Amino acid sequence: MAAALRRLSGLANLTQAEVDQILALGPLRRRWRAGSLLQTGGPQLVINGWACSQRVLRDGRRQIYDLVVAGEGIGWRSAEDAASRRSVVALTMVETVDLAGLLYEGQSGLRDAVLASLAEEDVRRFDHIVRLGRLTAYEKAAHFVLEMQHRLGAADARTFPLPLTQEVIADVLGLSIVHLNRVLRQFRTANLVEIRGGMATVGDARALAAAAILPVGRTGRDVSA
Amino acid sequence: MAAALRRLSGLANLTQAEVDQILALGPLRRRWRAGSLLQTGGPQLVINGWACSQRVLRDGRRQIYDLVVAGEGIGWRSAEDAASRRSVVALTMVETVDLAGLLYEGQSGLRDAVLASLAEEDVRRFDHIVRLGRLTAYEKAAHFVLEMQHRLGAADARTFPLPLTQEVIADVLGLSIVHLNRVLRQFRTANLVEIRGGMATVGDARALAAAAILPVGRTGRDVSA
DNA sequence: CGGTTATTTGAAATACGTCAATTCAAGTGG
DNA sequence: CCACTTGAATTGACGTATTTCAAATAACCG
Repeated sequence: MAAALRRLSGLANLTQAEVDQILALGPLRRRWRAGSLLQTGGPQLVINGWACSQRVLRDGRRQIYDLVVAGEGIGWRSAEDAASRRSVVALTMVETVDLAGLLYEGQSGLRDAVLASLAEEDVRRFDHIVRLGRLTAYEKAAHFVLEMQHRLGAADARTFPLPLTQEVIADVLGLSIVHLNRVLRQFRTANLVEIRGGMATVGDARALAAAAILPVGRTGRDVSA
Repeated sequence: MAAALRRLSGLANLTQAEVDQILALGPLRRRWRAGSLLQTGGPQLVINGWACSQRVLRDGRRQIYDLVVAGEGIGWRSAEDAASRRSVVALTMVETVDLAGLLYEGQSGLRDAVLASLAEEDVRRFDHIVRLGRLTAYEKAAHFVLEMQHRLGAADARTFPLPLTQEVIADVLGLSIVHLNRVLRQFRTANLVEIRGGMATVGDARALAAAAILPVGRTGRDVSA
């Protein structure tokens, strides 16, 4: 729950009352096992765990559209989900709470925060496209690590949680597991970053950012590529 | 103008009055030369020509996010444009009309049609992601041709306009020009489709669809990959 | 501990990119 | 109508990134 609150606070200013409101939702949570399909009959807030939105092709190839972390919403755009054949799958145990009531409520910092996270998601998708289309495997992996670090509010932290299998990361980046594994070994050898035991530990942050090519922590002010 | 009207009519039902309204916009058009950056100080409707939204990296690599054809809108989401470092560039001579007034007007079939095209764009972006991440060059090219055919309302036509250089198509698909050229030669040899002189001519439509892997003409009803 | 799943490594195949040159198509000016 | 230019399409030869296949650890979990 702490992670969810941190993510939400980074997206909009929440009053103490709103924080209490979220905490009060605790008893209503729904739990999903790792691997299960998150059937959202309406807008939900993830308060715990990791998930991903994805599409699977008939022959088994999978492309992950985006990850979902605590403090982010799912099920807010069911029409688009259906049209894009997008489904949301739990990667770890996941807890959500139903925010259907919030959708039409007059004023709500909580809703604003979730909507802000959805807007961030839209923007991130463009980075994702460039990453898939024009970056090398090495650049893709570096950019991904920085994107997650930034997203988790760990921009300055040397270490942050990243409880993802290499298979998941490979399916985000459009790479084979084996090749991703080799790239990560390069990172380890060069002391850029090490991912182990569900944790990422950044070594040479500057070199990592250089490898990522695309800027990650955007302020909306910078113009360069 | 005819192309724009056809595209719009495919997106929403337009009354005769609304068609007249669009035609009346004729005198207000702005013209852009091929290659120029479309500086949209507000929502515009493309009524003629082809453009693309793209991002260029410092080292010159380019990824095209999407094409823009007559009857589609640009400049409707300037915040997202800026955040994603997205710019719109004319690929041919382009004509647009300003629709700023329409944005806040009470009821307008024209605005509904443009908003529908923006929603289609959002959905298409997910196909784009899967295409970039998980399809082979051969599959990418086949899917792209079918997507354009569908989008131009030429689903049943053996031939339709596609005035794009191979460089542009390569930058859509995240391929090198040379490799795309070889794939297109394969298509020509196998009689799947031929692109020449700004026109695409489909030979074996069934084989082309099979090569594309991803379904294109979506009804919202089918579930399969 | 035992069984399962994830990671790691090697060797080989292949898809795709780069470099460089040639051909082709479409003006443009004489 | 014909050089001449320019940009696009095409092709060959070659290099490299990435995938595939297969097997060997290593980490996790009940």
